[in-house]
Formats: sequence, C-alpha cells, structure tokens
Amino acid sequence: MTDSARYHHGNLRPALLARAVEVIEVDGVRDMSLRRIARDLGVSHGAPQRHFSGKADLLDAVAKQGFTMLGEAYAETMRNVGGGDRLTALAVTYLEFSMARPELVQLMFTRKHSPVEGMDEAVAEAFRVPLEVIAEEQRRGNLIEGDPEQLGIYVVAVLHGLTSLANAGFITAGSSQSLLASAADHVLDGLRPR
Amino acid sequence: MTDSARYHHGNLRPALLARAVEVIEVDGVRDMSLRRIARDLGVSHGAPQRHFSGKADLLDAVAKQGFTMLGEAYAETMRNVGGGDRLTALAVTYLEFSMARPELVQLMFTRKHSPVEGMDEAVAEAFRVPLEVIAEEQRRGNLIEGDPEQLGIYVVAVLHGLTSLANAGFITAGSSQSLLASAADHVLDGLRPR
DNA sequence: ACCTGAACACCGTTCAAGT
DNA sequence: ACCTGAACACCGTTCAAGT
Repeated sequence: MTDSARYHHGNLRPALLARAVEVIEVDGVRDMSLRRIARDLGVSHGAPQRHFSGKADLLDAVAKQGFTMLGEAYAETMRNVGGGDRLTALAVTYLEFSMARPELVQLMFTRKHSPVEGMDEAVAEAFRVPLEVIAEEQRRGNLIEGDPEQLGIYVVAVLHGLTSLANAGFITAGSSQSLLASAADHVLDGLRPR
Repeated sequence: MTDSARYHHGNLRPALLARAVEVIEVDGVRDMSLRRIARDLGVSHGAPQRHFSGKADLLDAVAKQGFTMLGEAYAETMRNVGGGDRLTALAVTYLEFSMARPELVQLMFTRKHSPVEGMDEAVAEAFRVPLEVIAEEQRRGNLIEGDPEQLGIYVVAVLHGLTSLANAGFITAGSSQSLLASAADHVLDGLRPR
C-alpha cells in the first residue's frame, strides 16, 4: 500500500480533523487552511471536500472536537481528585485547558453553531460532570439553590471571561495569581459587603 | 478635484479605518479584506499599505478604535443616567455595546496587542469611567474594599463571559432575561449561602 | 508624499476526470 | 466511493512606476 493510498479507506476525515485541531492549537486559526491541512497529510487540495462541505464545516467539527476534549479533561480531573474541593479542581481544569489552547477555545465559543451533527450532544457531555458537581454541592448546602444549569452558565461565564482577558493581555502574569485568587472569593462571596 | 484625488490629502487612513470598523460590525471579520476596503473607497488595492503596514496592523487599529467607541458609550450613559444605579447602567451599556457588535468586541479582546501606538491609552480611557464609579461605590460602602482595578477586571470578565456565551448561542433568547437578572445577583451576593 | 497597477504566492470552491 | 488536478475568483504583500 503506497502512501498516497493510505486514506482511501475512510480514515481521511478523522485525520483531517485531528490535523486541523493541531494546527489551530499550535499555529492559530489564521494558519489553518484546507490546502495546508491537505498538504500536511499528503493528499490533494480537493480531497477534503469529500469529507467537509467547506472550511466553515471543518471549523465547526473542530469546535465540536474541542468540547469533547474539554469533557475528557473534566473526567480526567475527577479521576485524580480525591476528597478535595472538586468544584475548584474543575475550575482550574477549565483555566488550564483554555490557557493552553486559546484559539481553539475561542473557536468553541464563537461559532454560532449552525446545526452541526452531534454538536449539542458534545456540549452537553462536556458540561455533564461540572453540572453534576454543582448539583451535589447544592445538596450539601455549599452553594445557593437554583437551577444548576443557570449556576453552571454563570460560573463558565466568569471563567471564560477571565481567560479571555488574560489571553488578551489585560491580566499580566504578575497580577494573574492574586487576581484569580480574589476572583474565586468574589464568585463565592460576591462584591457586596456582608 | 476628481474623485480619485479625494484621498491625496491625508484623510485616507481614517477613511480606511472607519470602513474597516463598519464592515466588521456589519459583515464580520471574515469579510474584512484590505482589497475590499480599498475597493469600497475607490482606491487601488495597494493604497492601504502606505497607511497600515499590513492587515494585522489595520485590525489592531480597529481594536483600538473599538475601545474608544466603548469609552464614548460609557460617557454617553453617564450623561443620561440621573441619580440611578450608575454601576448597573454601565453594565447594561457594556452588554448592549458588545451584543450589537460581537465580532468587533471579539477582536478587541483577542489581539495579543502587539505594541500599537496609543493602544494602552485607549484602553485606559475606555475603562476610566467605570473604574471611577467602582471606587465611588466602594467609598459609599456599596462594594467591598480592595483594588478598584482588580474589581473592575472581575466585573468586566463576568460581563464579557456572559456576552460571549450569549453570542455563541449557549444562552438562548428565552433564558437570557432571567439569566442576566440572576447573574447580577450572583455578582453582588455570590454563590455561597449566607 | 501618495497612489497605481503588475506580479507573486497563497487561498476556498467547483468539477470533470481518473482509480 | 474516493481522490486528483486544472480552473476560477479571490486574498495579502511587494515594488517599480507614475503624479
């Protein structure tokens, strides 16, 4: 079997997707082109069209893949955290995940996801673990009552906002430590004096 | 003076910048090309290079312009709000500003701003008013003590995160109303039971 | 000083043709 | 069914030439 025949058996699509994720993580979205991905994989520039209807379609698939990766990172954290503060551990996981691949995360939260096959399921699966932990902490009386999903969205918004500001350079490396610590306090205790 | 000579007097740069902002607001960053902007203004595709060193340079200028616009929106709000809750009014101003032009705001918070002439000043000016109001509310005892700038960054992070999630479609139009209301409560009172 | 227009190397997308 | 390669209309960037 020659090199050029390696992708004639249905595995070109996952290979294109994996390479696209890789390029976006390493070089950024700006350098992710269909022609470059095809070149990297040794296929012709027209080959991707058989598997993705266009560049936007591939980017949507990358975003979906990002949510799957995030969900796996959460699951990994849950396996490793013992009896500790699971909510904080998950928050740290999100911060590390998105600081390590800012452009991928930006893509995940940018696409007005046009109906992509399985996107909603990937998103739901990614946030399943955090939502379960939030509900659990509510039952234990460590968090206020209310719809766990709304609380979850709020927490994600805070984390996503913080990483966006950090990646944009508004939070310098020097101040990030104290800022993140105080942010954790603010989320729990609020900004109103008690 | 012929049409083609209209920009021979130093006003091509601001015209290019204004048109770029407009295209990004209306059609999105994806449709903003140097050649298209030049075409819209009736100059040759090489003309912009005399005023912006490249596409990235123009995008940086657009981001800076966005902060100037945000600062003006804050100032406008302060002129119109009477004795009401100025902090909430400013928060609403931010939400409306960024929901009206998501791609511009994304650009503002994306660029790892390479040293752009006057960028830091534009950012500082944009957030001057909110920071003043935060410091004032601290003096009145309506907000906890601490570095106003750190509190400001935290508040901006929450607002920016919420709009990002909304623009990504994670906050549906139906749930956005109750979510934003509860988010305001969460910011002030926190998620820990009192 | 400022803009034009040709030139170059890239892109996304389409589509007949090959295997 | 899957991939190739030519073709088309776009890009960003560079640069000699014009005014």
